[in-house]
Formats: sequence, structure tokens, C-alpha cells
Amino acid sequence: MRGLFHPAKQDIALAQVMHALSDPVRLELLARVAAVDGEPCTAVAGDIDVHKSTLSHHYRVLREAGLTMTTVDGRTRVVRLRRDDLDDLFPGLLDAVLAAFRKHGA
Amino acid sequence: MRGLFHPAKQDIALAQVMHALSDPVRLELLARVAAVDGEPCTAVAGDIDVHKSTLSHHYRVLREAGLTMTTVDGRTRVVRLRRDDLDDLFPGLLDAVLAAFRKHGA
DNA sequence: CAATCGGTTTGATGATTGTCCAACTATCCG
DNA sequence: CGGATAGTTGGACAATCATCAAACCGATTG
Repeated sequence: MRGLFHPAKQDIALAQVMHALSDPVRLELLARVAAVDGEPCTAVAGDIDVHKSTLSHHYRVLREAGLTMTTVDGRTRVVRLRRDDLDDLFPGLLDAVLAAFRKHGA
Repeated sequence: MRGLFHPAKQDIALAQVMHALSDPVRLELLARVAAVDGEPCTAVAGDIDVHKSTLSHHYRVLREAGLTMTTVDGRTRVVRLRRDDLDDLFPGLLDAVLAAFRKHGA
């Protein structure tokens, strides 16, 4: 498995971030990751009704856009929000999106 | 020309807004519209290097996502930001995106 | 070692997208 | 009216996307 790619902070692009946040499943995932930081993937994904390979795909989109940081722990993956990088690059964006999602859904 | 469709405020969906903001051309358009509110389309589009029908397409995506309000004035279209609706629905989102775009580009 | 478990990778498929071009509509000007 | 101007519409095309299914892989467990 080619070691999980994460973009460097300066390579995080706004349009790509917005695209990563333009899917209902990914918004749901991000909101959950933001709520419980540092949980295994499945614990977070829980009841979402999509195939596990689809979930894997969405996690990769979030990761490669620079939104999340995934580390390997045994046979589970731990997903964390790159809040520091994002808040520094795009102040207020993450909080606005998360608040909007909590209030209105996708 | 089927009269320009604008979603009602309560029908503006987060995911669709994010998708509308996930294209470099549309981010550029939005930033310009935000800067000079109430200008004709071409005055705003100016030097952007895409075909005029492509521009028309992007304007429609922005409009149908609820980001802009387009009115017809003679033979030109006037595009305005739906700032009140957006700020009310998704507080801080628009400003965060615009600030991010001004600082980093797309 | 064998089975299981968490998750990835690799197709395949249908839908959506961004772009251009050509034709069209509607308005304005002379 | 006839031309120019501003923009839309429809078609075509390649690229990307979300989804599923099946095979796979590495870590853990029996």
C-alpha cells in the first residue's frame, strides 16, 4: 500500500478543498471527524449507507485535498482534521462549513 | 429564454454551494462580482480566457446554487451577490471563501 | 498456520462536468 | 429595416466522479 499521501500545507488549494466539501457523504464524514477527533475510520463511518470502498474513496478525497490527516494504527486508520493548517490558510472557512452543516445538513 | 431561475432562500443547499465554489473560473467570477456589485456580465468577466458560452454556463451554476442573483437590464445581465441570504444561512462562509481566494487564489 | 478483520485497490458503469462551437434570441443603434 | 451587441441554448467531446463489487493486503486472533 503506497504510503498515504498528504499534501504539504502550502499545496492545499482552495478550489480542491471546496470540491472535497461538495459531497453530502464527505460533509457528513468531516462533521463526524471534527466531532470525535482521532477515532478509527469505521467507528466514525458507523451507519452511513455506502459501500466500504466508497467510504475509502471519500476518505482519500478528503485527505488528498488537505482536509484530513490519516495515520495507520495497527489495522485501523485514524482520521484527524488538519484544523491548524486549515485555520491558518483559510481562516474561518472550516468553522463556517461545519456550523452550516450542523444547522442545515448538506 | 426561460426566465432565469433562482432558488428560494430555504432551498439553498450547502453541498451545492460548495460545488459551485469548487471551480477556479467561478471563484474568480464570484470575487469580481463581490468587488463590484451590480455590473454587467461582460464588464465583470472582462479578460477571463474562456468562451462566452462557458462563462454563461458558470454564471448559471452560481445562480442556480443560490450564490448570485441575475437580473435582465436591456440586453445585458446584471449579477449581484445574494449576500444577505447567504450570510443568514451560512454565517461567515462567504467572507471566509472570498478572503481565502483573495489571499491564495483558487 | 488458518481465519478474520479493517481497509485499499482495481475495474466497470452511469452520471455529471467543463469546454468549445454554431446557431439562436432579444435588444439597441443608425 | 439591417446590423451590431449581449448573452443563451443545444450539441458534441473528453475528463472526472460517485458508486458498487470483487479481489487483495497486512495486522490480529484463534
